[in-house]
Amino acid sequence: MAVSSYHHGDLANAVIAAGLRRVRHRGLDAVSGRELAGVVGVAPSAIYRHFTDKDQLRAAIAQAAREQLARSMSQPKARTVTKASAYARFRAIGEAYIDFALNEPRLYAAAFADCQPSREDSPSGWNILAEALDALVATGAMPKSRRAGAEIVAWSAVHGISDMVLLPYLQSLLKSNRKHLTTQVLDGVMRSLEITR
Amino acid sequence: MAVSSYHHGDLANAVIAAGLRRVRHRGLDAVSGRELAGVVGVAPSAIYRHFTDKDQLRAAIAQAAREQLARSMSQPKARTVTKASAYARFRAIGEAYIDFALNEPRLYAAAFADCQPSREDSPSGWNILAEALDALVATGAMPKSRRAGAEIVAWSAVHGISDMVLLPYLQSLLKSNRKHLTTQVLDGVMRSLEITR
DNA sequence: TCTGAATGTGTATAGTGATCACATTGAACG
DNA sequence: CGTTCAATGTGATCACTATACACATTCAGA
Repeated sequence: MAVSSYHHGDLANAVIAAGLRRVRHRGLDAVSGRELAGVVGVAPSAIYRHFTDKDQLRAAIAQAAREQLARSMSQPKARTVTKASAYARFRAIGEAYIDFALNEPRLYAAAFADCQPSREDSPSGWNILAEALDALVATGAMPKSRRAGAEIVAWSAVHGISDMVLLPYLQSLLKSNRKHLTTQVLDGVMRSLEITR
Repeated sequence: MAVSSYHHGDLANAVIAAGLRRVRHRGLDAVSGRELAGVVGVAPSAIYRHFTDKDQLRAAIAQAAREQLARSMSQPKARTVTKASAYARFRAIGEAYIDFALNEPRLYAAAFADCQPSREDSPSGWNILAEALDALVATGAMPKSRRAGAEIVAWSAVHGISDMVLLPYLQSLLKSNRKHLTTQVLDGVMRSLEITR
């Protein structure tokens, strides 16, 4: 930490961190550059040295949220990959995704908010899913013929149910409890991709 | 139309209509009460006679967007319901949903935006889907055992892929074209619910 | 006709994103 | 060690927004 307080030292990251905190309990739309500047202890205009736009600031916060989601999804790989372990891992990833959405609804919403992702935005969550699918094929838990585009089928279903549980209108359509919804959708994915235990 | 221009006569609906126009090519976040008031030809504060909040205004616009989506989804029922016609209708509903999302992306996004739906918000789209599923069971295109909660499985998948195609980050993950994605997801739903042609 | 409720106006306040001239700093280079 | 320059932060300012409130206008019913 520098002695002088004039130059912050790591303003961009500090702003993103403050932004994430704000997002967690007020949502992405509630972040204001001015407020974040205040929290971090800097003049409002200072933020524009690190982000050209408010949209770019939002995008940076969204990316940080996506990284948290990806961390939640990263499941420990079994040392010896069996059919059963591949199945369990795949299912656990789906559950982790939905759990994240339920436990951190505003963070989840922010992760996929409508703003341009920066170039160096790695698809880590996607890769985790892809690996799990590969393992399913390798162990014979899923027919190779279903492998192509399986990420999309799986992600769509899991993202869809997460949105339904979180967005007020869609939520109003649901009757059963969340646990039951989760298993129902995940079971559906299994049949859809012909994944067997 | 009244002779006097002081009282508008149907301000609430006029504002919603103007709002929908604005949403269509700038998105829900771009609607400002002041601007809508200007378009409709009324003082900014007049809007607060009809909507307590900006959030309630947003909710009203969202509901209107949902009604448009439901209209798009409403498919003509065949006069004699056969297994084939029930299948075709179900599939057409799914395609209509995705098509709406693609053709009116901002309207679609607004439809499910994060704002409290008003009480008298009818689940028309949901009902259309439910009827189609009933027809599938009635004609033997779908096993009765899969009927419970089938709306959720179908809606999740279709909503999920729509979001993936529209939201910038998720979009960046996709490789194949939209037509292919649509059929892939819809085929997945068919397997998932054991619907046969 | 009178009266009150509904609706629209004008003005004011506070918070927002954005820009710009200017101040302060640290680091590279002589 | 001293100079210089690019990076970074400040303060003032502009245009715009949501919202509130006192007031004006209108319409509908008694």
